[in-house]
Amino acid sequence: MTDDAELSDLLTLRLGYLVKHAYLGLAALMAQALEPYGVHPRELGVLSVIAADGAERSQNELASAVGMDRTTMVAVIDELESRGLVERRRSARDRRRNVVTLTDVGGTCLRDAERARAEAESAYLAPLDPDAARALTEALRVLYHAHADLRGGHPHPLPDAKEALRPAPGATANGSPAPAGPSAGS
Amino acid sequence: MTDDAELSDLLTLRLGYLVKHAYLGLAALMAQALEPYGVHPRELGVLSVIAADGAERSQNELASAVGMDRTTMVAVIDELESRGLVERRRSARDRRRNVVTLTDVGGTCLRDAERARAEAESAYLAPLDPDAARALTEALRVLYHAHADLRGGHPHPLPDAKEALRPAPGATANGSPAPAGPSAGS
DNA sequence: TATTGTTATACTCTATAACTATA
DNA sequence: TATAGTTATAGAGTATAACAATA
Repeated sequence: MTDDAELSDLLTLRLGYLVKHAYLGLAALMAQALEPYGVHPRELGVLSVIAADGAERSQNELASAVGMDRTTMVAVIDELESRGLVERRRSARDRRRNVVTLTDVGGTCLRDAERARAEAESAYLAPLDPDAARALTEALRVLYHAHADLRGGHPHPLPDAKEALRPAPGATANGSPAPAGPSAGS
Repeated sequence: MTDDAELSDLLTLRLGYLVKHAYLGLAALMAQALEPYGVHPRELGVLSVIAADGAERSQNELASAVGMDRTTMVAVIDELESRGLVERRRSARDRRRNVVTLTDVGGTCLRDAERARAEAESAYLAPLDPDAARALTEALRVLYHAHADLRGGHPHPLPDAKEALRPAPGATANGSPAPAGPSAGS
């Protein structure tokens, strides 16, 4: 029926195969790029969300914002806290909540790791001409929003900063940057 | 710094996040679409490779062709064989090799499941206009081939059909189809 | 000595259930 | 009663090491 050359490309015709290996390849590249900074891709995503938000978020809110389970978030925060990148403290208004804030070290780590992430993404997209790269990311973004149902509406929502306490008086005085380019998160 | 709306879209700017969720979403959709046929996406990929190849392949060759470990392939073939979709038999020329062939039932299952796969892919890409969908798949294909190093050269190769015995005289008399569209495999 | 299939094992990621302390 | 954090547990998916049969 088909010769070897065609057989070799057979799976390349499958969207699922391509998407899976795009994911695996980028994840591997990203993990490697972030290794010098001691953070895993999903940890960087969490740091970014903490830094980008003016309000002080609980673990629960962070979890749903990043699209991970709250039980998984416990381990992630444990790890980040043990490395001194974030701090956990009980909310005064609702003692059930753990408010997570970035430390100075965490802010520096975030900034450096974000740069590495952006570079890794650029390297990954390098084989494509700029138009193709833009078309790819835009298509992925459209599909992401169109297929929210496949995620069970998981990520995003993020409740309206009700308990917004502002970046906390003097507790978290660090110049945490607002990440710019696209990259690997959760 | 940023309000909630921007925060919600923060991760959407990350390529890794988008690719990961594209993978998860499509995988979920595909698993659901194939469920009526009793095959998992990766099993369908294996069935396709078996059917598309004129030569009779060993488990080892199938594994590397699909990009999975040979120990994983054992379990996959176990499962497919227990459902009567494929047959395993020792090669006469090299008694170490297990030659895997499709049964009639397997051929029928493959044909039906392939149709379901193509439909699921279409549904997944539906939010995009045809040009954008084409651009997406083409970009993924370029990246796949460009970043073979990130996979450790895993998939493809598939040795030159040395032990090709032809579709086996009367053993595997089924009208197995050659899959057409793009879809989910390994 | 190298290779194929196999088994057992382990590791990652993630989700579920249940407990506690608060509300 | 409901929610946040936590813990323990279990399930995918996959990779590594070792073994038997064969080359």
